[in-house]
Amino acid sequence: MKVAELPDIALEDMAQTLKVIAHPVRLEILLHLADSTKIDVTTLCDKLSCGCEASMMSHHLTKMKAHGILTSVKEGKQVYYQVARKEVLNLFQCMLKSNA
Amino acid sequence: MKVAELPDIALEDMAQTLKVIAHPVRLEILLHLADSTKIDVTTLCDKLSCGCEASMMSHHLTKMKAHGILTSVKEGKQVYYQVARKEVLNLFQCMLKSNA
DNA sequence: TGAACAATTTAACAAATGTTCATATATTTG
DNA sequence: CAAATATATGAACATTTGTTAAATTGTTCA
Repeated sequence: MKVAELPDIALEDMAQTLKVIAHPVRLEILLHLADSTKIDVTTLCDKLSCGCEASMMSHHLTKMKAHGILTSVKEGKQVYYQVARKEVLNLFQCMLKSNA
Repeated sequence: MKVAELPDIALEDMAQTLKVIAHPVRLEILLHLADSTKIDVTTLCDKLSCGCEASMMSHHLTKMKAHGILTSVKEGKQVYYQVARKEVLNLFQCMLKSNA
């Protein structure tokens, strides 16, 4: 499929989405959320290798939620996050050099 | 393919690349370069709908070149740019909602 | 109930990065 | 060599990042 034949792409929107995702911690968050249905802030801090404080983690999660990439559900004391726009997970495959 | 089973991904590098691409003008540049083999700065300014001055266009191209996404060849007065890392063009397909 | 604790969010700020407009540096051609 | 064209660079301005501290929301249990 030629790129020029793609349906009209809203470049502004796409750039905005990519911008939000283009951060190593946020990519790692997405990788974790890809395979687990939902996960809370503290657990994420523990599991990720980035050594992120809860406050920073919350920042990242809030940002992605604000752009519709994640959703959250509050259950008791914790807030669980999950991926709302599954298509962004394709990024991990398609950025591989082997897919050139 | 489960995301967790992907080969080790250098998240820093991936974030860096995405960051460079995450700009509406740079996305439009890539779209144009996707189907034309090479193109020079001035022609790009004319063809793109972003109304970009040559000076800014040069900035964007330089940045993408600095990150290995583009390469350039000088021929006479013009500098022609083309896509070096073809895999980034996959972004346009995989960001479509229909691929969720 | 309400004091103590736990999970998450918000606020405030300095440092680093990105964006853009104006200007400068080639390069070609008459 | 000078004028015209093509591209690159500089510097002000705006945004993003990460830190620390404080606020909010919910739970537990004496």
